[in-house]
Amino acid sequence: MKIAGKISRKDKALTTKNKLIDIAESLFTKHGYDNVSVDRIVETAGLAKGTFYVHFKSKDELLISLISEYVEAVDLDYQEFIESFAADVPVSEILLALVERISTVIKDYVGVERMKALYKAQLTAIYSTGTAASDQRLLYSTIKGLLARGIEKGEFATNLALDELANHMVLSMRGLAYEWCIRYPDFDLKAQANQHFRLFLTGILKRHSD
Amino acid sequence: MKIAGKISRKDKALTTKNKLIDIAESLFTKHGYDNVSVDRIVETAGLAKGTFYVHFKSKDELLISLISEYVEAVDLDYQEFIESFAADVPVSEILLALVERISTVIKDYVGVERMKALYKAQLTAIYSTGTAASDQRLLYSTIKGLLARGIEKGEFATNLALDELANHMVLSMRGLAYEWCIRYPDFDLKAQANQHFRLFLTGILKRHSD
DNA sequence: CATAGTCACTGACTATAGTCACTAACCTTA
DNA sequence: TAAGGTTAGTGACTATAGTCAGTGACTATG
Repeated sequence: MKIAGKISRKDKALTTKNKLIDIAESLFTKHGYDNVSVDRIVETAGLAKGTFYVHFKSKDELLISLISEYVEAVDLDYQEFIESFAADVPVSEILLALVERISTVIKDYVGVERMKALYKAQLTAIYSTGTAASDQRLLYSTIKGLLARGIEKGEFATNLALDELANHMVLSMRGLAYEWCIRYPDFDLKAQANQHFRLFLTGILKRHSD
Repeated sequence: MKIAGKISRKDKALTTKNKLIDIAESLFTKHGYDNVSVDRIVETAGLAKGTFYVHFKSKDELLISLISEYVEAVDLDYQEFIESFAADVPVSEILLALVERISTVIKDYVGVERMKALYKAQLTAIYSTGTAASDQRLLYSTIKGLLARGIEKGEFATNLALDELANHMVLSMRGLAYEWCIRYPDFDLKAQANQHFRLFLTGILKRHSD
């Protein structure tokens, strides 16, 4: 039973976990993920190494949770961003603007280092709902909503389910970001993403009306 | 100077390197990349650990060179595959068939384990022409040729340069493969790749002639 | 052919992620 | 409130990638 004025075991654990998260985040930001060892994190926190593994399954898992947290906040921003457009703006234009915004966030706010670390971590992690799904879920439904609007307005036509279509978009964005990571700095994410999604919109098959 | 009947230092080095490659390959195949340590490779080869690093910059580099070798062979097969189609087969159909073949190769011949390891290695490697570029070069020009044929035949229309267009295709394929890796086994690479490239062909914008 | 230099090879060493048996403080319940 | 259980926290340990100063056999050159 929790007693007022006395910190419970659970609260203490949470405090410890948050301490680790805060310290890790600042160290990662200052020195880069690969240059910060778990030893260093726990040393800075004044804790034993084992404590780290009480709270996180791995160093990668910590990173994923750090970034996921951030991504969640950013995804909310995307939602707002979309809603800020006037109703008469073509949905395809909004989609391209969204893609540009995502590119900017990845490029300028997350950065290569963290993106690389994230992708590596995702590849290492055992697939669970917490991995690929959760850090994209909000963006995913945002895009789904946008596509629905495009179809509703008679702007888009597709024989795929909205789920599937949104999936392809998210997958493409990730593919672009991955490419950016491995070709950095010789790959202009914003420009390439724009081109890529334009392709998605128009296709390359010659149109009968052309 | 090389003396007949006597192995030169260079030849000996090459023999050692090939020995390491052969042993590593068989161990990787038998136990998986992550379950084979460099220690084990050199122990099996009867060499010192340092020797490994004389010949390879890292364990990842060895894997990349192993897979690149394989990919080069497979890319030749893709080229032949494309040439095997009759001239009157629509290029879009050939493209989809190629995508299916690539999916099958990745899925059944390379396998998740190796793909994951490859992508991780690519993310770790410092970007050089040898990394992302070389292991896709043949496929890249194959696709480029295919697209050129499509345009020539009046089947495709695009305002992008062929280079760029081919790049987007390869990038998409990689994005799909990446997604497959992190969602394995809940992601049907072949089906998703087909859907994805159909999108590329047709786009989602409503056509005027519809 | 002697001498200096090169280079494949060595293995002990470092750095680092992750494990696990253990401790002690807290919590539940009889 | 005493006893037994639970769990945050510990730190020495393992496993493994990668390093580096050193060695000696081969090789080029005078």
